[in-house]
Amino acid sequence: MAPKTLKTRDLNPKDLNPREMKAWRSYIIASRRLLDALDSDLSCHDLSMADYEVLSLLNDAPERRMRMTELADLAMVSKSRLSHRMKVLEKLGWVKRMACSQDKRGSWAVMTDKGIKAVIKAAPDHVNSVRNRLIDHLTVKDQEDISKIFDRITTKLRSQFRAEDS
Amino acid sequence: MAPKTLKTRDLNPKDLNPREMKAWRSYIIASRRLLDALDSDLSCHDLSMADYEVLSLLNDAPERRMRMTELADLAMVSKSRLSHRMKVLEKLGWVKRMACSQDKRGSWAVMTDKGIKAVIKAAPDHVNSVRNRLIDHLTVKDQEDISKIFDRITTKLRSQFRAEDS
DNA sequence: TCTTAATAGTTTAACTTTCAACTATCTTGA
DNA sequence: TCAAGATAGTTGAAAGTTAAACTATTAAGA
Repeated sequence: MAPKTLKTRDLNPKDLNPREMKAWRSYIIASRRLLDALDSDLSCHDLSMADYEVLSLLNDAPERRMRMTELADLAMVSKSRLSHRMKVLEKLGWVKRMACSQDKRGSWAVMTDKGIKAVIKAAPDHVNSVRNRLIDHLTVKDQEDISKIFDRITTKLRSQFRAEDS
Repeated sequence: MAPKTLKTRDLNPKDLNPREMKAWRSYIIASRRLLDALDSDLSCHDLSMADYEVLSLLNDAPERRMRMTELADLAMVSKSRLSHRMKVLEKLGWVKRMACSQDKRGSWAVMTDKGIKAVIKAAPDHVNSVRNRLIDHLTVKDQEDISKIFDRITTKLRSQFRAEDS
């Protein structure tokens, strides 16, 4: 006997079972909230998580500079997006771009002193934010589990990406 | 003796220890990739995760309709954003808006037959996507751990939100 | 060497999201 | 009953993001 209304969850024969569904929902809901909270915690420094990541990578790079493509890859944003953000960060005086003599197509993204100050100012607050919003609510065991699980997911996603890409 | 260069990770006295840092990095990197993959898997149905969530919530609601504010809350998007998306989804013919007789300020977001077809078409692919990208790489124990951990995070975030809000 | 393909990065336009302002209606309490 | 404030939802402008086209340069192979 067919059910009166067909719900989204009834549509698929290979549906998630309740335990799987619960894991997925718990993960996605918490993650949405968490990322929102982290972004909002950074907003008082006029930074988004993505911009913070860019500046932080740059700050930790040798000579505090990095080629655009490498920076985009590490920050996991498109080259186009990085280019747009750099324009904004440059206008704020936090980074500058310098010609690359080895490869005349390329350019270096370079941190300015003002940019260094901005990261130094934001970093402790951001770390505290990660603590307060996430880390402090995890046991040591939780932390180890999360590392293991999500490293595995990253590995799988990377190999799927390679497979699809070729 | 001061270090020669001050890295981002050196700036904070209450820094994350290596295990905490590892958990955070593993989580955030995997999540970025995962959400990208899930979104890209949906793109062949002309849907983003956010739009899918809206349509799916609507599809599962009584009479396949919901008040805008409730829908925005459940989908975890701003009312403004929902309003803009509804305009797009309405143009696609997937939803329509109807006046609310009980409260003349309000309006119902209502699924159309075309919208129902669109979700029914997208749902199995999305579920498979969640499987292939995440669930199938988790043991039963992992799933249970994730549910527990992220439910806890959501609870904490909610109570922090309430505390900050008031 | 030449010519073709690949790479580095930017730009434009279309689209999406955010933020604040706004209209309209409802609720509350004097 | 009526003024003041709260709530529902939309709007317009600014800011952010994406996708594709584009320039300039380098690399690779006949």
